[in-house]
Amino acid sequence: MKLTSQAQAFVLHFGEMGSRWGFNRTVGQMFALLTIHPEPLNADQLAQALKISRGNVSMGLKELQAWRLVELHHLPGDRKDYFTAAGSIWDLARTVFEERRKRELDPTLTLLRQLLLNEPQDEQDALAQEKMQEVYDLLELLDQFANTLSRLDQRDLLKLMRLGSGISKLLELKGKVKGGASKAK
Amino acid sequence: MKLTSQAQAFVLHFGEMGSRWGFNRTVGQMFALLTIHPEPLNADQLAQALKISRGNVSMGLKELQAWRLVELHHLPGDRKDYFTAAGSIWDLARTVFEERRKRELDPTLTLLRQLLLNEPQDEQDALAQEKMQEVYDLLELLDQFANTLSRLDQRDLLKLMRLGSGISKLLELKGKVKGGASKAK
DNA sequence: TACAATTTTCAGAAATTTCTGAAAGTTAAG
DNA sequence: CTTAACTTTCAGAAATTTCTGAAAATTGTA
Repeated sequence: MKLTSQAQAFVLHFGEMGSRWGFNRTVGQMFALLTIHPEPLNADQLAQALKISRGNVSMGLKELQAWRLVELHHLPGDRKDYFTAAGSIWDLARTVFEERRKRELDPTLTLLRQLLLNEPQDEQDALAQEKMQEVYDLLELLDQFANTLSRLDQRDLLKLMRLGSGISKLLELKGKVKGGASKAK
Repeated sequence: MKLTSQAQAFVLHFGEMGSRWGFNRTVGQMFALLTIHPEPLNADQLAQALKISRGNVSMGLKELQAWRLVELHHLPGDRKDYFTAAGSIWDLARTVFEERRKRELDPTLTLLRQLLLNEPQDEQDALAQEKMQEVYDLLELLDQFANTLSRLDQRDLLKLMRLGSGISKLLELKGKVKGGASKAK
């Protein structure tokens, strides 16, 4: 397990970016390495390639499993656990997207729902609640939209993402053509 | 500056979530407080309300300004700097979205562009580069899409986000009606 | 069951991030 | 220019997160 300088740079960068993407440096590195490495890797190989402790690898793999980003494999005649990235790049991106939606939106939605149940006690409270309601409505919409996007199949997702400013035109079209798709069929 | 228990809970939660959203606890708290508080607040008021040091407030405000999330105001006859959240909830969300796109995607795109310029030295390198190209293509597309979304005006954005599974139908419609919007006009 | 291979756990160490508060810097007003 | 009001800076302290490595737990095999 020697990394080419290419792979090295890729892996180190994903380590740096890790924290911005929701995991820590070594988890980011492990994910990157499993993503570009065509063969399954076991914990010792990961530890050796990334120069981190065996225990750290174990914790990192646990985390990557919680994110559903890795897959466990077994090689015949070998008792070690081997891991690969779970699916294609698109699959991985989708999974990261879904997990982040869960972690970044759901807790806040839950809290806001609770807070909005309370009767405001005074003027200041009422104003604050108005804002909270706005925040809630927006995050709720965003959450649903994110959900919709992650359910789209890859063809539609590609189509949508490639529309560019054509989106406006399509939305306009929707308004004009009454009945939407049924008419077009 | 006394916070109602509602506001308190909201502010503390945004503090906790802060790290997931790209800033630290106190920056998250400051942002939350400025968002629900109708009046501009000065640094001393923030420090007092959040029970943090004056220096920390100064650093936090600097960060919020870097994110373009706060606006500076001056009250007549008062030399202190007063801050409010920069715009409506939608404005704020859009800004956070844009800033995060910049911070989470751009550095990686830059690195991948560089790495992909190198000629692969061997088989392993070539395979790794294929993967990197896939990652690049996906992130590039995502980046452009995020850009498109943040340029949409609020009406279109709302329309789009409310489509739900209707998105597929609309995309299908696009395929059927040749010429897109121009036809519908 | 016994054992060796492997993985997981977790207390403490190390690294990193955040925070404080005093000092330095800036700015407006007289 | 001087002063007072205010803001920023930043070295070190505190808090938090991450990492290590040895011990405990688990698992497959004979």
